[in-house]
Amino acid sequence: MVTINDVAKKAGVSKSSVSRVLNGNFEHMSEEMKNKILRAVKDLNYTPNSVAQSLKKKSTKTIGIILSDISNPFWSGVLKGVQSECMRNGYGLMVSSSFEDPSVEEENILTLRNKQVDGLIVNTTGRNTDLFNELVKEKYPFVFFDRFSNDLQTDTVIVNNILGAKKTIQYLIDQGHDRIAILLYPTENKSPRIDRLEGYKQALLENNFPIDESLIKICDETNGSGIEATKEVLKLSQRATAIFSTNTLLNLEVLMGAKKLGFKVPEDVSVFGYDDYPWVPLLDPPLNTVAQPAYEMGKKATALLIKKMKSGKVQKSKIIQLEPELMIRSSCMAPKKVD
Amino acid sequence: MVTINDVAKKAGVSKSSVSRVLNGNFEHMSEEMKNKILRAVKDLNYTPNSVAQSLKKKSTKTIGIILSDISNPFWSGVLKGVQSECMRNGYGLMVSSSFEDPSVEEENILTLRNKQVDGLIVNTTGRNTDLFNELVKEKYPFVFFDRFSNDLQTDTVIVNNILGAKKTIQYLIDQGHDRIAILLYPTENKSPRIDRLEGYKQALLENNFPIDESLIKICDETNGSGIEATKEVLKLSQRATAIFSTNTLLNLEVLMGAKKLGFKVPEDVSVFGYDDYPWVPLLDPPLNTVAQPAYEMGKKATALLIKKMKSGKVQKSKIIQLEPELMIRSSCMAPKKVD
DNA sequence: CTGAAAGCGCTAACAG
DNA sequence: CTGTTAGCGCTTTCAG
Repeated sequence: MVTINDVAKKAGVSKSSVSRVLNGNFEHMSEEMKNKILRAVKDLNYTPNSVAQSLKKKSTKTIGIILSDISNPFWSGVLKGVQSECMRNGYGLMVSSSFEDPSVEEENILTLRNKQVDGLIVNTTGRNTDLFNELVKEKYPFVFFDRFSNDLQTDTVIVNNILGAKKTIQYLIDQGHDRIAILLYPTENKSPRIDRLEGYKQALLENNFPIDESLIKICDETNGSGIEATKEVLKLSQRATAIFSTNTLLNLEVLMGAKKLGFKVPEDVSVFGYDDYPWVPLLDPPLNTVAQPAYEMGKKATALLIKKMKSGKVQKSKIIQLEPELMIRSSCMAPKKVD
Repeated sequence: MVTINDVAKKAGVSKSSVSRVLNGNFEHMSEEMKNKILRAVKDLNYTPNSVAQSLKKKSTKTIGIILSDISNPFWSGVLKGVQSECMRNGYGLMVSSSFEDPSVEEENILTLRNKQVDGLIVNTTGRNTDLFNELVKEKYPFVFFDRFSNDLQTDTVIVNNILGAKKTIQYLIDQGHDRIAILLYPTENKSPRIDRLEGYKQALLENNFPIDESLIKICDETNGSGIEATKEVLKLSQRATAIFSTNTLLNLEVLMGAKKLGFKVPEDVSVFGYDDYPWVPLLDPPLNTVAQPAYEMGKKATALLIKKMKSGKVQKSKIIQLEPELMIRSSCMAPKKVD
């Protein structure tokens, strides 16, 4: 490995001078010296060791991101946003995944902080409030995204989940549905799940519809739970005429469940899903979903974090809320007169 | 920030001793001292600064991965494999994306090497042979994956693309097809594309079928190009009765193209796609695809790299080839007697 | 304008 | 068994 000393020796100058030109502090340096150094740098193909720089400067120029589950394709889009914003600002990116396990999340945070990453973007499990509080106390910069913490007021970028749910339920009601089921994974401390349920309820209430617990299905996070739940709401004596699925995987299972029962979508039951992808229009039937601006969320979260890191001082925490969008295709229609 | 000095002071010992217990070299240390130190560590909530460790040890315990396009959901599965293998071995992970641009790839490599990551996993654009050769010269550990380089013999983990295509075409031929089109993105230097085309040709040849260039469609990487190509092969005087799509996005566009022309799949035209996902069975129609073991590929590549980094010395380069699997659903059937 | 020297936080000989 | 010392590669006063 070639070091700054090698360059200094080759150019016949001190390493301070080399450091100077590398850092752009050569306003008052003789042209000759500058050129000597630049040539040596090029000849030796030298490039400064960032680890040493980091130790000295107390900044690694890298940020960390902690995902709840890296294998969820939803992150592909947001990672692109994060990545491009990082590159634009000269930051590196470390990624890790908690797999929804709070203790793994804790481990991730500790490791990342040890590695001295300058800041964190986290899609939290919602269970490490104490740790996060400690981070704010020691002024370690981080932002939440996709999920926010009710227990902890801090910078966050999310999409408005209450609104997403509310708009879809309203859409369904406007179509004439009054038995609308909702499927979700256990809410636990996860704000999107809580909020989507909340939006569902708000829409119902505002239309003076009763809230029927038998239409609210919490599915455990195992394969097939959504299929079962679908069958259940479809077998009710007053069965659901529309199903609102709040998760990509659940979307698929609702479709499967309906099919297994011999229900046609949308003729026999309407379904409205969550999250949009290029393949959604090609499903059978083309599915209505609420689309989230994934790329933008990644980009905004990164920008917010970088801004926070730069400004040093603690500012009033900022919550950026993005808008979801209803993608209307052909998986919903007015209910047929109930049998 | 609390440093090893603080701990030493608090425990009333030298920092070497602190370092020793932290690194597990306390076999010959008095119990008392050890406990004193451990207590101080705990009291101060001390955790060693990995940047300083890295500088000293010349190892960052992190690896870098360079993806061709991070927004491709195919990586979700492989990243999970990479991630879990990293965690299991105490490695951190830096990810970046070249967006298929060789000069960005170069930049990524340089940045990552500067940051002293211990090794690289790269899904190469195939255009930086000189740089990679330099890396092997300086014994910088890296492995290719998903795509291999013909110009450069080195450790690689791929799935057998020739086989994937060959099996697909054979399947189609066995069904009675003899006008089989293939759609691909520009092969350039990218081995999977080259190999899938190769497999296509081999299967045809082995069955004594002619290779008809008008059935081989190179689509540029813009939205809709697959739709056009589909229309073209379907409008030929001797039209295709089956279409083999070699890419996730292309799969979708083939389906769209066929639909636009009023062709039913599989009644009017069979289609066989590439890459499998949970949503593929729910497409209209449920699509046959060749599935790649994404998770396993990520895991194997990481394991191979770690092994390589550990063993220090250069070993004979190893190519791990995984097997693709044909997922048979209902997008293919025997061709109707041609009109 | 340039160089010498100190030091970031840690590890690892080397003494004792 | 434990402490002293010398760096890892770089930046940044501080002199000159």
